[in-house]
Order: sequence, then C-alpha cells, then structure tokens
Amino acid sequence: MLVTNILDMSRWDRTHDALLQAALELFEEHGYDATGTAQIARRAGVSEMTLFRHFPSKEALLLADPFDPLIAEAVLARPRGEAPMRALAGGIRQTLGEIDSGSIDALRRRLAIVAKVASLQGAVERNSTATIDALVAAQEDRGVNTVNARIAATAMISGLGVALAEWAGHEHVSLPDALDSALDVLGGA
Amino acid sequence: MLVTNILDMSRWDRTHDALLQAALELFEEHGYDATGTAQIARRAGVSEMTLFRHFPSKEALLLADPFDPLIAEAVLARPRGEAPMRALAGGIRQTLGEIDSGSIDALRRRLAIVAKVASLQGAVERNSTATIDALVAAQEDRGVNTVNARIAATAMISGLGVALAEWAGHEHVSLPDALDSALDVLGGA
DNA sequence: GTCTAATATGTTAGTGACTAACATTATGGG
DNA sequence: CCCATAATGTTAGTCACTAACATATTAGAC
Repeated sequence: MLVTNILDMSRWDRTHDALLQAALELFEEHGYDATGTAQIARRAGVSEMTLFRHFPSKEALLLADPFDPLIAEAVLARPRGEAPMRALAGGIRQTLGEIDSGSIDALRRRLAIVAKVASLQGAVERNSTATIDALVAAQEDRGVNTVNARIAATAMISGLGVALAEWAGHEHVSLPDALDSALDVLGGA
Repeated sequence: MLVTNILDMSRWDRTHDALLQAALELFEEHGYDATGTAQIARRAGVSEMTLFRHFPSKEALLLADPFDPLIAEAVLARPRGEAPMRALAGGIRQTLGEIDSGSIDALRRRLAIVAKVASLQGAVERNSTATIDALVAAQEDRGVNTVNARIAATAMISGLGVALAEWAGHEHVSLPDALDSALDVLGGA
C-alpha cells in the first residue's frame, strides 16, 4: 500500500514524519539558512533535543531519504560479473524506477532546495555514507581493490549529487533521463 | 628561491603563515576535533577574530593549500583537443611534479590528518571550489556541456580526495604512483 | 622624519548547530 | 491496572563563526 495510515504509526515514526514535514515546509517558506532547528522543532510540536535524537544534523532533515538503503541493497544484489560503475548505475536506476511518482516529487522538492543553497554543496555525498559503503562492499565482493573501490564509489555519488541537484532545478527533465546522462558522463553507462 | 625570508614578508603574510603552522602543530599534537580555533589563534599570537579574517573556516586552515590555483591554471593551459579527464589528470600531475619535496611532505602531513578524522570526509572537495570551477571552465572551452562538465569535475576531485587521503596514510606510496592509480580508476589515464 | 590614509588587528557581544546529564511522561505487554 | 522501557523534556553548556566598532600599525606623500 502506498499510503500508510498515520494512526498505525508508532509515536517515534509520527514525530519523525512531523519533523521531516515541518523542516521541508519551513525550508521552502523561508530558505534553508534562515530556518533554525528550534523553529523546525516548534512547528513539529516537539523539543529541539528530540529533533537531534531523530536526525544527526540539520542537513539530514533534508537529505535522509529512504532510498539510500534501498539503493545499497539493490547494488549488493547485482550480478557478480558486472562492472563496478555499471553495477551502481543499475542499482540506482532499478531503485528509483520502482518508487511511486509521489516520492519522486518529494525527492525533487528536497533537492531543489539543495541546488539553491551554497552551503549545501557536497551535502548529498555527506549524507550518502551508507550507499558509498555498500558500493565499496559490492565491489570488494567482485575482487576490486578496496581503495580503488572507495575512490570510484565516492566519485560516483558526488557526481550524481551534482546531477540530481541540476535535475531538481529543471522541471522539464525526467529523472531517468538525467540519470542516464550523468551515468554516461561518469562512465557507468 | 625556495625559501623566502620571513623578514621579507608583509605583516599579513606573516600572521597567515603563523596561523597555518600553529594549526598544523596543534592538530598533530591533540587531534583536529580537540583543537579549538581560539587555541590556534593564541599559539599564533593573534586574536580569534583575526584567524577568521585569514581563513573562512577551521577546515581551510588544513586544506587551503597553495596548489589549488596552480592546478587550475595548469588545467586551463592544456591543449584544447585533450579529453576532459585527461586534461585534469595532466594538470594535476604537472603541478605536483614541479613542486619541491618539502611542500609535498607538508601536503602529506595535512592529508594524513584528514584521513584520520571522520568529520573531514569530503573536506578536500569542499575546499577545492577554485579547482572545480577551473575544470568546468576548461571543459566548457572545449565545448563540453556545462552540467556534464561540473558532474565530471566534481566526481574527479572527490575521487582524488579519497586517493590523496589514502596516499597520505601510507608512507611507502609515492605521490605520482598514487595519482596514476587513482586517475586510472577515474577514467583519466 | 613626520603626517596621513589605508591596512591589519583587537574587543565585545552575539547567533546557531549540536551535546551531556538528568528528570519526566507516555506506551504497550503482562 | 502495573510496570519496564521507550520517548521526550529541561537545562546548561561548547564551539565554530559573525557583526559592529575601536584601536594600532604600516606604507607612501611631503
């Protein structure tokens, strides 16, 4: 089911969602830099301390998307013979191809904010540690040297971060197209 | 001449150097996180305010190396027919090949600190804006699409950051070797 | 040399993200 | 209904970084 009833969620999950929503609204209303963490907590009906118990940083409120672990999983499940960059590309395309358009819109809203704020350059990479680690693990499984695996994975995610921010800023580009183009540039096509 | 007399430098340059040296010493003595900006300023014989007039952030004290603009220059001077990734690789190799071994050691000291501290992941990329912009400009000159240019440049610098941090942590690897290996992975060989 | 304008620094007071320690309340299984 | 535990609140603090304004220092004109 796509829409989970809010009453079915635990208290933790409810405040979690309330915080995400409050943050997104305020970022869009007044900008990322002009929005304080205390302000976000207040709108979510919760204390500032609770905010930081749910999210390790203000950035995470914007970039802790649920797709990261899914991508990591998809990459790990890729066929062993596949080239590293292709494996990552495939995992990302597969994951983002399976989610509903509502979630894609939400992703776009968040990344559109990232694209506008200078202090958020590199933010996607900073908040994709799990994905990078999974990529490294997946390539290690294929016998790729650990250091080289991390170099490639980091480069890939950083490049994708730029591409996704660009995608979010231009309404007329579809996500698969933007993805294909970026992966082509990065050598994962 | 390689060693400029300290008496020949302007006051600004002298405090600049004093801050860099004090920061490096303290980071090595007590670790990056455990060293405060006030502490650095005190050892440099200067106020904390002055520190932030010379460097925009604590990170910059570690990563504002003088090679970045040189690399940017070298990349812009590359032959127009050269492929983007190769142009960057060539510019970096050329620049780092021309500097004295003392400066290389200093670079290694700084990157060794980066390699150890978790909060400095992605720090190289964050502090290489000038290089990234130069790469983008150089590729635009060659007719490469702006977005694709930025994707490639960002990926390259991020990957190199990982490679350099790794190099700094292992005494037995030479910088050219580490560079060649990384550029091979990143498609710039 | 002295005077002066620009340069470089100091002081103070503050903001905002983030943390630690401890008290308090809500929730869900028995 | 009771109780262990999960979830949140409160308070007080640290630290990177900034703004506004005062002060000192330097470098060149004379």
